[in-house]
Amino acid sequence: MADGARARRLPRAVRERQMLDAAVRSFARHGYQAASMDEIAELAGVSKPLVYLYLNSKEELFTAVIRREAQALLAVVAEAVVDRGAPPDERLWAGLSAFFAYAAEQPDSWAVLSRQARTQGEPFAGEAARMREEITAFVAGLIGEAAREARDASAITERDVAALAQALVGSAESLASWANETAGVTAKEAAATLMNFAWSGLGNLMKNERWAPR
Amino acid sequence: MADGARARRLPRAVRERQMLDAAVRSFARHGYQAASMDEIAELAGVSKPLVYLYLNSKEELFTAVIRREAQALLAVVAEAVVDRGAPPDERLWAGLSAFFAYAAEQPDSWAVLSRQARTQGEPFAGEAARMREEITAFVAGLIGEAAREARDASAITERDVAALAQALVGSAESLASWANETAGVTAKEAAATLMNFAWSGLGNLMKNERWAPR
Amino acid sequence: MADGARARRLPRAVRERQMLDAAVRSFARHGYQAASMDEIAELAGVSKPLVYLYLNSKEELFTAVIRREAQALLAVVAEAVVDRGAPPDERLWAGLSAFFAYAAEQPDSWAVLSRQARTQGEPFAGEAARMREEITAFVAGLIGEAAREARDASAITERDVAALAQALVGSAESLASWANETAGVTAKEAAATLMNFAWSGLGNLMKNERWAPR
Amino acid sequence: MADGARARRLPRAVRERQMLDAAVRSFARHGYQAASMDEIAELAGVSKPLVYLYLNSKEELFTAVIRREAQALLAVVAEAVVDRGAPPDERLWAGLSAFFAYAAEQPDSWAVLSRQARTQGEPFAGEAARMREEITAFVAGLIGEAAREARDASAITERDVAALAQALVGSAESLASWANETAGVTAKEAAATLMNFAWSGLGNLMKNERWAPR
DNA sequence: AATGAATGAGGCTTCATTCAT
DNA sequence: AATGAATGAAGCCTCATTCAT
Repeated sequence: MADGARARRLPRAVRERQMLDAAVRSFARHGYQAASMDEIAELAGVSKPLVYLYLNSKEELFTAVIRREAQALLAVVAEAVVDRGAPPDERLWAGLSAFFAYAAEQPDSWAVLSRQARTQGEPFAGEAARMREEITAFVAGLIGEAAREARDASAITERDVAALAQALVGSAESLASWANETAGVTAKEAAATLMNFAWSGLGNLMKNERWAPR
Repeated sequence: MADGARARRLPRAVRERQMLDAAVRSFARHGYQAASMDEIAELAGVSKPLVYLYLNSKEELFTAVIRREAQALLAVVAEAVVDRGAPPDERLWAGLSAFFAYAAEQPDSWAVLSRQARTQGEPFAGEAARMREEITAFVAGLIGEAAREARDASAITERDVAALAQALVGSAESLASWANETAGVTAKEAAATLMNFAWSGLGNLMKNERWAPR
Repeated sequence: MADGARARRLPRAVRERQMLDAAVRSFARHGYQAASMDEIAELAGVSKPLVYLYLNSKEELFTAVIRREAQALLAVVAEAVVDRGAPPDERLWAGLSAFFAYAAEQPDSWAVLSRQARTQGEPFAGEAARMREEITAFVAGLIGEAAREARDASAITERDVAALAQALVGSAESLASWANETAGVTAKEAAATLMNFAWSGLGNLMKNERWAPR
Repeated sequence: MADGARARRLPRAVRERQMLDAAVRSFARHGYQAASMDEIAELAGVSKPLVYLYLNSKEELFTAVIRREAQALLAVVAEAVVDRGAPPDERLWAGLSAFFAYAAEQPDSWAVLSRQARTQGEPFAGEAARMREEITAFVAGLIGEAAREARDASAITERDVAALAQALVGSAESLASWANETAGVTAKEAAATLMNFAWSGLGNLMKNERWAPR
């Protein structure tokens, strides 16, 4: 239906890709439980039994979706971060830009990873958590690297780094969704906001200028 | 079952509270779709028709839950922020502390608001978004107030403020979940991390020391 | 449909009986796999969800059917055998008569027990086997009792008794189905055939007059 | 899968035999309904369309299986019975021995004939009944022959003979399954038990020594 | 002679919801 | 104020069967 004249007799790999694409859309829009295999099959332009023949069950289909999308996002971010032998702040900037660009260009993929996968309990949450941890580890690595270069590195503990990485990833996620919903906010702009907000604050921290109540 | 001998003929207000409490637990644990009216009725210690008599439908029940929990969270944060005539950073600190404390003490409530409500599409996401906007507005207000006191306030635009508030709220949410999952992290500690991370970065920004690529 | 005006709002016990009755018919006619919950519900005059509410699943429904029918058959046979303080041959005669009468009057019940339950693998076959063993044990007891009264009891081993009981039960089953399919064969007649065939042969055996090849 | 390297381009007769062999196993293990054409094709080492090309449908496949296995069993028994010009009891003994040996050596075949075919309703039950009638007719013939040789043949009616044959076949079936399930029971032993049980009882009958109640 | 690709139809099961008391 | 009895609608999944090569 989706394509008008349904192409028949395609190789398995092509059909699987179509099914995963359809599943991403459907899961993003309705969530795991509310998405129906019927709709996914129709979006993919195939019959339901074929979806089961190739992907086995709703659960395996969702898992396959999460894995594929998580790989795609990780690949994009990793390439941006790794490519340069630049200083940590430049690399973080590159990674954030790539991340915001991905979230903007693949909103369904981002919605599945950020919203749906994490709220469906095991085994899905675990799958998504694994990806988030990889990203958080990247970020923590960059923060740690910067900290070691600072003049008073001893002021920052490992837990500080972990907490900061959590905060930075969380604000990135929040900004990504906000940017997707707010007209005219570009990936570069979101990345710049975050660098201003986070990295320069980080600088203060390294100079041991901590905020304290009273 | 929940209370052994089921109390009969309670006033409506009491019964409604029992039902909403049960619903919060059930929705937090299973999500909106997977939670069943059967389980909620049993947890509440009443029959299903009574749930329908008072709350009308699963959708209205979920909406009622979101409203009640959102009100509770807002009330806690608002009281902490408003009570003082203190400077903005102190008030933000107080608000963050109250927020982290709430998330830690009412994990089911926080799970429903942060995870379930936002992923179920309309009308629930809207309900949750409204609450989030109120909190973001609080934060934006505090940031704006601080900015106006800074010597070079003109450097910060309204959109800057909005984006910063989004980032701050996002990192708070991320830290709250992280704190709930990580042993030994207290609300005060999470709030301190966030103040260090965010507020001092904000300070730099106000001095117009922006980070820029290259 | 089955009853014209569907009686509404009956007590659970009554509904359960109706459902089990319908299930006996359906399983007897089509077998476990081919019987459909749809048909059973319709035969019982209720909706499918009610069948599931009370009997939980097709598997549990079939198990409940086997148990109920096995109990009924056992009760009929046990009463016939136990009631008398008569000699073993009279008691066997009474048991066989009762058995053939049951098989003739409740052909669906007998079909489920003899044909369907035993061919569906575990756990059903086990349930049916348990009942068959109880009956076989009855029979073996009577044969053993008769043997002990015979003048040369030592000629008969335990394995002889077990094998003879198997043979007797098997011929009873075969005769029961044959009698059900052949017009004009009464329960008494089938029982008499079997007594002639089996018990008098047994007598020879006890006199140690064994048949041997050559 | 079954043979490692799948042999290609075999003559039709060979392929059909492979398929029927696979079907016997599958039907014996799972029953007609639960057996799947997928499994049968895989067991046979061919693709599903080939099974359909040769055997047309699941129903025809099952019918072909029943026919082939019934022929095999009948052939074995017939040969044993016919080969000798011996007295009826010797010939019955030979037939029973052959039957028990077949049931022991081809348990899947025996399971299909005795358990599955008879429980699947028409047209399968009819097919199996036809084979059973042929065997019963053999037995009835032998009994009749013996009766005519007895000194008081007039005491035995045709219906007596038919009933006795039913009983004998039934006990043979029961003993066959029992022997298959009970360690250490040989075909000869089962046949001997049955001859002792049945034939000598038959002898009494022919002397008109009938058992009667009271 | 043989198969990878594909589907119509139907079965089991669950759930939100209502009726009658 | 409260509930036992009951169902319409829909979802996941499987299977026998066929098409095109």
